[in-house]
Amino acid sequence: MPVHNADIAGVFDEIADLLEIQEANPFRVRAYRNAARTVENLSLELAGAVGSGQRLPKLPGIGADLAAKIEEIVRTGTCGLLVRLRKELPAGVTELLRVPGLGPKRVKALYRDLAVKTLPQLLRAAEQGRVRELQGFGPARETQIADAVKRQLSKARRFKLAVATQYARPFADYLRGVRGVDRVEVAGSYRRMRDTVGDLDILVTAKAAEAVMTRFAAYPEVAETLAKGETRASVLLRSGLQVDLRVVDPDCFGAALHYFTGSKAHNVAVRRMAQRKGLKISEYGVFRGSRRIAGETEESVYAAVGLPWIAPELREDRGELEAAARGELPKLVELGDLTGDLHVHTKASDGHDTVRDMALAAKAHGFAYLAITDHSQQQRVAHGLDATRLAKQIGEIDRLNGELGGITLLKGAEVDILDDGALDLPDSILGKLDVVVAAVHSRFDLPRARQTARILKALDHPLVNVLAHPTGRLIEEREPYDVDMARIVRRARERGVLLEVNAQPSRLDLTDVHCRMAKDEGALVSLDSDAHSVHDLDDLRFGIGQARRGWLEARDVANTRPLKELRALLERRRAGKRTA
DNA sequence: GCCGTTTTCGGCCCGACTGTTTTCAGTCG
Repeated sequence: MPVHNADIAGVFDEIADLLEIQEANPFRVRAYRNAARTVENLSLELAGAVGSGQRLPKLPGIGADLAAKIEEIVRTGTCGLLVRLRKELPAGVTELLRVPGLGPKRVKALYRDLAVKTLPQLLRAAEQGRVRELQGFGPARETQIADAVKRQLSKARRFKLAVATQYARPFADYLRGVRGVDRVEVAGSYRRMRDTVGDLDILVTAKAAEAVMTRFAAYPEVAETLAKGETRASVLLRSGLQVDLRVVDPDCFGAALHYFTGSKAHNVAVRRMAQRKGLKISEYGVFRGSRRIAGETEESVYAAVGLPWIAPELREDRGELEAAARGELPKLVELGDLTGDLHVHTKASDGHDTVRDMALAAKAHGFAYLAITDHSQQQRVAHGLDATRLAKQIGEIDRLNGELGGITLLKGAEVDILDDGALDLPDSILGKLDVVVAAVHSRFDLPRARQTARILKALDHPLVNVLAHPTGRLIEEREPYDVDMARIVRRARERGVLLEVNAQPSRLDLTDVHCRMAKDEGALVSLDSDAHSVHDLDDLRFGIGQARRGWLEARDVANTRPLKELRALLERRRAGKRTA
């Protein structure tokens, strides 16, 4: 049973939860939480490093003790401290901490005085009116807890970025229309382009805060007002999405935007830097003593601690502060850098539009080329193409290329990687294509060794140019298949195969962490829409978000190059030469 | 439990909001 970084992070998080309920030293708790975030965000697979007998690299917030615990978790799957803590506290009690409004103190009281250990037990106790009797609780809290538990038991907690966008834009526009409102920015994980968003954080500058708060709560989609103060408010939309509003002075807009954008880990690290310089940073600005020295813009906040402005997508405390201090921040790839798209579908398989329509849409996007990559024959439900139909499409593309101006169509296919790693179409037809995109669409359940070997074999096939959606995850729907990404990334680099950043909102695969892994390894990526209609080309911005979160620059993304250079790259692969 | 241009001990980010507290603790972001 392989131990992933996420598993290690999970053990540390659970230890932190249990220690918290035991009211251990809060800084010790924080140490475990920090370590969990560090491990989770790491592009290096720790299990691999430990397994091969390497010494763990020095990681921030992980000293001798936690390093030893990581090795223990990799070897045994768990850790002695966790086992002991689980004996001291009832299993599952940590899930109570996930209920908004419940922290360690209240959870401890619930479990000690009411023997409440699970969410259903908590709901029952609240409905029976037993919770209000406890010290520090009351009728209002009891109702709030019951509602929160019901939500917790029924609702998914995070929204895909693309879904959150559909709520964020109209709400922000509504607020812009409120009298007296000047600036409106959606901050938080939305601004950082995280693949999922837990809630929306909206920041507003306005003359009369009071009026804004009232109009905010009156937004037609609001189901419930969770909190409402003078400058802060929270509402729950009917969709279940929570939206937080903060009204600030223009003078401290930059400080507030920085604070509200997060991530929390990034903010904490920046404040710590400020503290060392004798400064204090809050959402109201940067202060020396009681004097505000910066805060009108984000640039001024960073400048106060001696740093250049850092793009929101990088603000995860994954080394961006150190890079900024060294003047080595990446020049992140932008949507406008893309010169084309190497993965789209048409009516021939499961797309909605014709080859011609897709070509015109790509041209309208300013692209110089577009690869048509319909599914291969194994994908029956998607009307995948066999060699005969694909040959016919090749002819169609040749004709269109003679006819259309300003855009070049590349002949391609998204070929299934079969169970044994072979491809779903014969080389005789694949050899006639400009670009072969290979993908796993079946047998997601293979054990790690076989799944990895299957994909490595496909990477070794000399005609394969791109590995599509390399982990196969569907956000909030399907876990990634169990593969050794470190080996796949390395092999892709050795073979000159591009790793895809699939921009479909449900995929975003490679993830940000894997983008970083690819960059560190020197593997090139291809940032593709996987469009099934002309509208889906707009999804590329979400892929760009992941790429930027993974520190990718234009030079790390193959399809930022002029067509001529890209063609050379694709053909060099097929000539069997390794890329640098 | 980590960490070091106030260092090997003594710190560890900061402020708003809620409910129950009768002056503030707990929680959240």
